[in-house]
Amino acid sequence: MTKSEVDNLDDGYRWRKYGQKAVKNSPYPRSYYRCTTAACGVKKRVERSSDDSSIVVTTYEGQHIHPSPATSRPSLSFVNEPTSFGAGAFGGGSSGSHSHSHFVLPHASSLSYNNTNPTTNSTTTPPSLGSSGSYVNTSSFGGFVHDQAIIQRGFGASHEALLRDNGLLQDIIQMKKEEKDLIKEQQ
DNA sequence: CGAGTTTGACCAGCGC
DNA sequence: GCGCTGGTCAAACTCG
Repeated sequence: MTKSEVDNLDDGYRWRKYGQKAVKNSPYPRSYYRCTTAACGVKKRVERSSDDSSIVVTTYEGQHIHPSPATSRPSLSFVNEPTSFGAGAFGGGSSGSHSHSHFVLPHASSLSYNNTNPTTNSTTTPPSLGSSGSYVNTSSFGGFVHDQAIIQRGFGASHEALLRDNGLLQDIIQMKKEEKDLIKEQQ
């Protein structure tokens, strides 16, 4: 669950869109993407939240069996940290890709979100990271979880972490805050 | 010219 | 069986 103006979030991997469908109960279409790397069957679905059109809900399915192409990009070389690639629950080096235009909403980690039953997937497939089983989980990115912690801290008591961590991020959060204040006033 | 996007058609699962 | 819905296919198209 990320807040972004664009649907196609750069998560460090290259995706090929293979379909788009209008979804029931949502005015926004859902887009279907596949990883362009041969033999990597990772898919993702991208849709906008019907509640808040600025929120993009991305659902990943499967695990990347290759390093992120972003690691070859000098501008994104920070992605090539052994910990970020190795520690990602799945998706490999997905961390770092969320540093510019989008971020995990502060409440995302406290919600069960759309993961109706994550453990079901875990039980049907071997839990080891090396398994080829597919499972759906949108909140277990190593990097995302990291940022969630930062954002939650920032919202809870101190904004310093945000200021230090990401200027644009802070701008967006500030915008959101002002937006909420405005809504409050109108009410 | 290759890679990626668009979009209508097709298919499978599900509820009635 | 039928209709609805979500997911995928594939031809046409765009873009660099």
